[in-house]
Amino acid sequence: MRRDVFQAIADPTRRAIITFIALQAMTPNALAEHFDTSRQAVSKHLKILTECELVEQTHQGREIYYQLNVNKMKEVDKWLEQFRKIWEKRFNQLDNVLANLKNKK
Amino acid sequence: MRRDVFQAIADPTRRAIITFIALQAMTPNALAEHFDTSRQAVSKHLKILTECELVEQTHQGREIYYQLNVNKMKEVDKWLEQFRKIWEKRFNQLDNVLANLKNKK
DNA sequence: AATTTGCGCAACCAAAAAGTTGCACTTATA
DNA sequence: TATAAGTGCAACTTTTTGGTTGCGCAAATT
Repeated sequence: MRRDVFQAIADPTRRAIITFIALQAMTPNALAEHFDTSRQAVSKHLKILTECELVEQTHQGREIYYQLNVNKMKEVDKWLEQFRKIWEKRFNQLDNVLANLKNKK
Repeated sequence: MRRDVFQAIADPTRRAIITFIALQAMTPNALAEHFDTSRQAVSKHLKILTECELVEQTHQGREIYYQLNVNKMKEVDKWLEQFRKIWEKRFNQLDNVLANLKNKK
């Protein structure tokens, strides 16, 4: 069973869950109210998110609050870095083109 | 069949393909040499990447060169934006803590 | 103490995804 | 013109995934 951040954020429901709990920690039940699926389905998503460490638990009595481990999200950001370099480079090249056009005017 | 960027980058082989062709356009055969899987498997990944517009084709005789559409990658970057705000905020808070410690010294 | 509530876990099912095989089509090459 | 090389596509198989159902357990509530 592969459990990495990229696989975790591939599912749209999980992305929505992540966005929810990024704002504030929530219990599975509270989360499930926002979705069409069952509590168990949400729980399963939370398990996957927990296993890849995108999400952490805080026990409070019989309730379990899930919150985002925002640091883990940086792994995606880090992977994007290589492409960010490319599009910034392209942007600068475009910039040069525009500057040349201006000079020729 | 869901075809979005997040689903596309979920597969490690596809991420590797993306990294390869980010540097230079390549044919399916050339790409397949770098992986353990068959030429057809790579072709299938390329099809998926093409369908979600992460990758574009350039025909050259009987060869087809695939190159990265780096702009599409910005969709992931855009989604990350909401979390980037959070971790920058946390970083600033840490900054304040450090500043306070310094003042009390 | 009995019942309800919040939760995780395991078994099962259907749908989707990843890979393989075989074939057809087009462009080079001998 | 016959053959080889580079590809895509469709059919089939296996694995993975997302969802449901049914359970058990611990913490609240009555």
